[in-house]
Amino acid sequence: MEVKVRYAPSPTGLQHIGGVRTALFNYFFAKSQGGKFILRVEDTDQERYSDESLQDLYDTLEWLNIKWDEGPVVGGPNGPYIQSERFDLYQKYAKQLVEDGHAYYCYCSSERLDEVRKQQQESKSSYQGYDRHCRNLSPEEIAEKEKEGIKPVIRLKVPTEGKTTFHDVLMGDITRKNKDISPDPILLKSDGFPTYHLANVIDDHLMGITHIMRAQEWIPSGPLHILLYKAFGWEPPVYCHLPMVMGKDGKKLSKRHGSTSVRDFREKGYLPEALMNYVTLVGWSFDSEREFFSQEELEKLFDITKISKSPGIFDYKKLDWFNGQYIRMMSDEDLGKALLPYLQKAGYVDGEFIGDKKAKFEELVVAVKPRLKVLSDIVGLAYFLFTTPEVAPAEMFVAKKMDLKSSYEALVKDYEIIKSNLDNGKSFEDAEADITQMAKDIGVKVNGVFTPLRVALTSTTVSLPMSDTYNLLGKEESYRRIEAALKMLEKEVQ
RNA sequence: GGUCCCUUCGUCUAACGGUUAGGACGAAAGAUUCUCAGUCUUUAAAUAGGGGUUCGAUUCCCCUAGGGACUACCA
Repeated sequence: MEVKVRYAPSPTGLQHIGGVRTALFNYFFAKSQGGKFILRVEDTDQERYSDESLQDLYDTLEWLNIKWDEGPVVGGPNGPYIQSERFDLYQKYAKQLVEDGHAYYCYCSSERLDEVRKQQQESKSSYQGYDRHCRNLSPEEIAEKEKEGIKPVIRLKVPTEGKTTFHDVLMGDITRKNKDISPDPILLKSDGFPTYHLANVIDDHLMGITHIMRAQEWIPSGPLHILLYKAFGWEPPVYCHLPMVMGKDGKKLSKRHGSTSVRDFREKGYLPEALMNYVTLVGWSFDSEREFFSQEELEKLFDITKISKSPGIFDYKKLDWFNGQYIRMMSDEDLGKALLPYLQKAGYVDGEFIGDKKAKFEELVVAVKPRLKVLSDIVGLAYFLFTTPEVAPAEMFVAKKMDLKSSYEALVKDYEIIKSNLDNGKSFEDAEADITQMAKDIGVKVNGVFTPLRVALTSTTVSLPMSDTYNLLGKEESYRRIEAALKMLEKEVQ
């Protein structure tokens, strides 16, 4: 039988790392089995739905290069794939459940429900949940409620005796006493939309889903879904509950841990390949050695039995490392293309680099490549080049074991050496060698004579190597900055 | 509170009864070096605790402890 899995997010927010991890596992499992990956939009929550979220879902999957075999936009034999477009279907099945005696109409107001809940909490009752008030309403009572114009919900009649078991590929059998299952959960809301429980069971069945891979937070409602399959007389699919993705404190990953939306990561300059590779490794591993995988490899190698059971903490630092590795694997040309939008956004450039500027940009890319963790790091690294920073405060020119006076004198000598080398047709690299020698001659650490130069040229204490900096800036601008620094320091020294 | 799930270095994980418990990130140290990176080398770092089963337990079973999830007309 062909494997068919689905990713079924609800468009109520930006795509989250945890959600995307679920999508990836489903996708890789389907591909590795020669099966199909279906996308289904669960937009049954009218309150929280947003168009932006739906668009973000599409953008995210496109960015990650995850294509669905059936779903919105592409269509398929079991459509529509957007639940709000399947509205009538849920009505039909919910009513059938009522007719068959597996479900019932409930007319309780949300005020009454709130009150019941409040009392249960205050009395610390061991029983939590709906009190099944409407479970055994007489036809007369129902008729009366209908006359009052109350829009009912439909609730599932959960058995109060016995127990329900479902099998999970990773966890084994999970059993729950029926009395512990959520008491008569709502299947169809009063606005006529289904809840997750109803919609997912109907759609998974109708769409021929063979394996459900979803986060472990769904485990408690597993038995409930089995009850639903039984009520419909359908065969449940295979379950595989995925370990959750947590933040550093061991709690469900959320915004207070840092970025959680894929869009955030994308904007900061994480590469889709790196994010995909790392995210796949949270809760899954191939063997004891290998951890770099391309998408194509994962599509072949992914093995559902190697998914771990315990939750994994999302390690931002390891993601950074992966991203740096992937950046270093890029060609200079591709990296340049990827970097350009960040320079544009920073207002450093408008349009493309052409002619001389293109050559300079290529130099910049090469210099910056080993230093980038995320693409947006280019902004800080190239600041000195695309803006004219103010001359730095005097203290910044002073390296360890140096003082203001000796730093000033060092810069004077630096400048003399640079000028004399360049005037004699030598390169800046030659000048660097002479500066190094000069430091030795005067018995100062090499760092002590380069720091004033660095700060003069970049106004920062951390920068690209001096030869790159000089070459990028050009002779004229470099001289101008050195002279400006000298002028300022001269005053300070007096 | 109730129910269910989980438990190997700080983190992600490997070892499907027999290993000096392996790798990676991070950390620390060193080398390279004009700063920062990068690269290379090295070091520290774990089987939650207690009982069993077994010739032998990280691995199987039980208990305890800790953590997490769920407990909505949200998914």
